[in-house]
Amino acid sequence: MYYSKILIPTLKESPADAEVISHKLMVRAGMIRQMAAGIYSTLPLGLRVLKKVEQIVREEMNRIGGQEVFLPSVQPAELWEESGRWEFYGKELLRLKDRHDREFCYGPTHEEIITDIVRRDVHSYRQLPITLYQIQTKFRDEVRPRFGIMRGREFTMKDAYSFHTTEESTRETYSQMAEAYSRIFERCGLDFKMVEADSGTIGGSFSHEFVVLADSGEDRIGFCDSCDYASNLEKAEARAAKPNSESTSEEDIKEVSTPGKKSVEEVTQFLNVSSDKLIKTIVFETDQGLVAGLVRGDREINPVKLKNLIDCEWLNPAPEELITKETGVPCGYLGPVGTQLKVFADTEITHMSNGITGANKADTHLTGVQFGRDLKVEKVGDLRDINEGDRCPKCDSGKYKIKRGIEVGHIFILGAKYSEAMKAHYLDDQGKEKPMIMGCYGIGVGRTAAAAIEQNYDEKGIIWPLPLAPFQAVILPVNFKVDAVRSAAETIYKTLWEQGVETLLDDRSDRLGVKFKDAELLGIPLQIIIGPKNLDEGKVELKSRKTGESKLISFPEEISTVPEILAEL
RNA sequence: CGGGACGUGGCGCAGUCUGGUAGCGUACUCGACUGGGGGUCGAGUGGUCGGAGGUUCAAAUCCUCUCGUCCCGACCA
Repeated sequence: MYYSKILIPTLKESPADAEVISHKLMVRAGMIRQMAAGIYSTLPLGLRVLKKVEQIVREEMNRIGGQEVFLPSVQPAELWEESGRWEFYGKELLRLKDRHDREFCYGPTHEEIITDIVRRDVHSYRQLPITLYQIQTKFRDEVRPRFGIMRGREFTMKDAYSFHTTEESTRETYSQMAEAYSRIFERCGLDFKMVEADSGTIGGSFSHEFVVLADSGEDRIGFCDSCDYASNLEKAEARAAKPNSESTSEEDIKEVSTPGKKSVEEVTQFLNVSSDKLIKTIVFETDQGLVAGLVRGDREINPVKLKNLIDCEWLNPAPEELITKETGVPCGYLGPVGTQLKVFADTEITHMSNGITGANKADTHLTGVQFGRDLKVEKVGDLRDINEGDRCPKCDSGKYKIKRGIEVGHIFILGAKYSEAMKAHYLDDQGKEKPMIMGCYGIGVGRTAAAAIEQNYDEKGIIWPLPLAPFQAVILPVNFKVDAVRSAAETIYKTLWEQGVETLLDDRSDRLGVKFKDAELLGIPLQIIIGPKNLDEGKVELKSRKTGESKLISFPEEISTVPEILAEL
């Protein structure tokens, strides 16, 4: 590819509305252009990168027996009504009507479609298991798209679905997927972790995320510095609390006046106690009404854990007015003792003695609260957020580390949720009809490319890992008008392509400085600089984008070694 | 959906408070020189100032409405 013939509109300055590095650099490098909030056009250079990711994904999906399909992006409403998600998905689902006023949506995901395909055409246990996947444009009308292509509304995703007769078979494919995903992100040259994850609204019992470590990431993950336990923070288990060994005498429950003291901080200061003596009461609104969650004063409650402990459909922090209206207690003085709310407690609460909590009455708290004696709770479980340095729940020597990351892949075991709702049944070897067991597995293609940038850049621009680079090498003639330089450049260009090295030849009339700046911005791993002086001595210069190191090789003899040199970069 | 900010050539910005012929940098075009790190000089192209309405002799500037985009929060396979 000659630089003058390919559209790579680079910019010296980033657009004002780009915030994260990958967004800025992708725009500056002429890979993408924004069309609307969360909607982007992909230009030639950007597309070359996406195709690289897609190809790696395809190879690994095929390797574990996945079959590629291509499903419609516009989907009929009926299927979504069948699964119940037409109602449930809400505003994030982009709904459309055709000229006959029939309802459709632009697919945010494809469980309904794939389940429909399989129920029509797969009827026997002999045809199972089967894994189908596609690489498709999806649309989710996010409340707030941001971070460029990392969290757009329209995006490219690989989604795979597997169908099975048994849970064991599903787990088998699930673990093959996990391995395939690990290979994919390894091949992309990314530093990532596979972490346990909450399965969210998609349902299902078992799920892992693949998270590329980057400070700009939206996800936070906790992992053990000693064993291999790793989890999304919203699920990261707290180590089981041990009973307090120091024997304290149980005090009687007692009201104390705490006028105007609402927050944990205010109360602890006022009563001169440490915050771990407090029992914090946080109220949530759920489909089962208002509920209260209890954690120690020095902890934060984890809503995802609470939701799972309650086993409710949805859960939101309750607005103050609602709490006051329902309980008659002003905010800040709520407590679990004698409340009519359903109460769920963190395990640590059970080991507290002489706790302090709101008295369900204005300007008053209770002291000397004993779990067994004074508190009635629906259920006890792990409800608190973990902190950096907390002991690992799985091993005895490890401590939690917390890092940020970008979720690039997510795998789920769905169970029979969709197959039951949509009657995707098969006949087993006894001739009995049963619902299929399903798994589903996604990878954000554009997000993976963006994550690669978040992890590989410097002040000059992108530094592509070789497998994702739009070109592996760029030839920079010092002056393309000089015949010797020009013909050497063209010879090298031809030779490299013949050797399978995707090479860009910067044939523009600009000065070398300009070409360097662009080559660096685009992040092409290897620069081949051809100058008249070196050429006179039968040499050309190779320069690594990543290290900035350069060396001379003899021309034309050593040009054939470029593929090896690339492999070592 | 709550809070905040911003819309002026492709990109980055000034001008708005205090109304009076739309500007700067960069990019782009042409010419000359230059040719190992965004080079120099000269000559050019390109903007209904997001849109609609209003006030005024006169609106990028003041008023009203509207659309768009971004940030923080809530939300999120």
